[in-house]
Amino acid sequence: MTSVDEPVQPGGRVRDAARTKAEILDVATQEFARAGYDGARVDEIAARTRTTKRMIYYYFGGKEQLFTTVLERAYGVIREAEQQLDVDHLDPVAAIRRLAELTFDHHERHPDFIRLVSIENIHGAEHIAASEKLGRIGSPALDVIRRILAAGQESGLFTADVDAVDLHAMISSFCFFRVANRHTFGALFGRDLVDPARREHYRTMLGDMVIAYLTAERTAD
Amino acid sequence: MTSVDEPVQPGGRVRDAARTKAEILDVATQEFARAGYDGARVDEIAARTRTTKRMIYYYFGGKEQLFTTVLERAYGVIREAEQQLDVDHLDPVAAIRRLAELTFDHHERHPDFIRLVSIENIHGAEHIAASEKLGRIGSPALDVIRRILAAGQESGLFTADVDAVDLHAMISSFCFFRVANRHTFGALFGRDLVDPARREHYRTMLGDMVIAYLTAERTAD
DNA sequence: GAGCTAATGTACGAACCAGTACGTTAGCTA
DNA sequence: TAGCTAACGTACTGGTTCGTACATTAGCTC
Repeated sequence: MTSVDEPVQPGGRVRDAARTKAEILDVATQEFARAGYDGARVDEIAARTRTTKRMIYYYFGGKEQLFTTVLERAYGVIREAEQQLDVDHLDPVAAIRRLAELTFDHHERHPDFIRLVSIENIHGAEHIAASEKLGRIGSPALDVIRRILAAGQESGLFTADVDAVDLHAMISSFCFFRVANRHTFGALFGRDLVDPARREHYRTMLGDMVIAYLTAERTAD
Repeated sequence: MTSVDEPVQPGGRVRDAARTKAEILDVATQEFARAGYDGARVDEIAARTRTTKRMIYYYFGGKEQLFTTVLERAYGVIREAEQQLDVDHLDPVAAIRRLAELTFDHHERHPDFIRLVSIENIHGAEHIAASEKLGRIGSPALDVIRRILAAGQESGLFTADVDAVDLHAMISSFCFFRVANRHTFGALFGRDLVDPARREHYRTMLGDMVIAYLTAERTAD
């Protein structure tokens, strides 16, 4: 998550736009994820940076645009992970499982991302709408799902009537809920969904669920 | 959602604690759901009430306790809906499907509730922790699931190794995601998950998914 | 109908917070 | 090395926002 972690290099640059911007983004990501958009404090972000509030406005224009940039970067990370995915050598069942597990793992490893998405939804996705970058990008995961689905349906292995977008929603919902609603769920039902001891259980459960759905015997109608 | 909708009764009471409290709670629910905890404005809530800000502090103590009370009421509504559920006369498959559909319908009909839960999770469920009422209550849905699951597993119909809490999480995650992440999902993938035209499709999809998972043929291991 | 209290309204304060005016300097370039 | 500009810091402001001190009244009780 942290892209700035080099210690202050003694002989290094004192002024470095790229590093200052990156540092602001790192801290802003944490602060927005911690407290929500309105709960986040620009002063707090500045204080936890080696620079000042002035620089936030210098580089990003304002709180709103800063949040948008934070979102863009967070979505960029998951997009990258999805691009790494290579399932062309796997059979459809294994391929879907692999994809589901990648999503599962990414959500688990990036709770800040989940929180940012929750926050953005509270605000009606207005920052995504305002971002050219986020509007343009598709989802590598969708392309992968499309190909797997086509192969599975052609071979008659997959019987379900879903398209890639719906299947993506199904997989994401489980992964997202587990992390996003961890606190209320834990408080109300006394079970920590992100307990490492139960991690494999849920990871398997997700794959089983998706595969069962895709391959279930269906009565013709 | 709105529990105060009687027009101002000409001969009615001018001072009515119960009604004032209820009206504040109605408006507060909307305002918190609209803008999040920190985005919500106490002045705005007061302005949209027939009373003043003074009363919010008089009855609820402060913004924090107001939000807690709003949460308590929102959870109370879904608890009530779950209590209405009677599936004892149904076979396990039909019973699970009915329960899933109830959850689906409730989430769809109460987007404010979903938003409040999202917001509460951003804040680490600290208000639930602070509420005696919310800590005490269990979930009627869980009891129902437990009974259905026991019946289904005993008859050998259900093969999956899940307990009630996990199954509840599975069902909730799909219903929750569809409403909570509607905006970002729509903006990124161009599909409105809450489009009425697709409602039946997703409602069926949820049931199919859960049943397929529960009844899937499994290789002994 | 006198008196009491829960219920209500007004006006204000003090802290907070996003954003900016103004001034300074590092480090590149010619 | 002079000069220029991108990069940076300080100090402040204007508006906002939670919360409250103080004043008032409706309506019940005896």
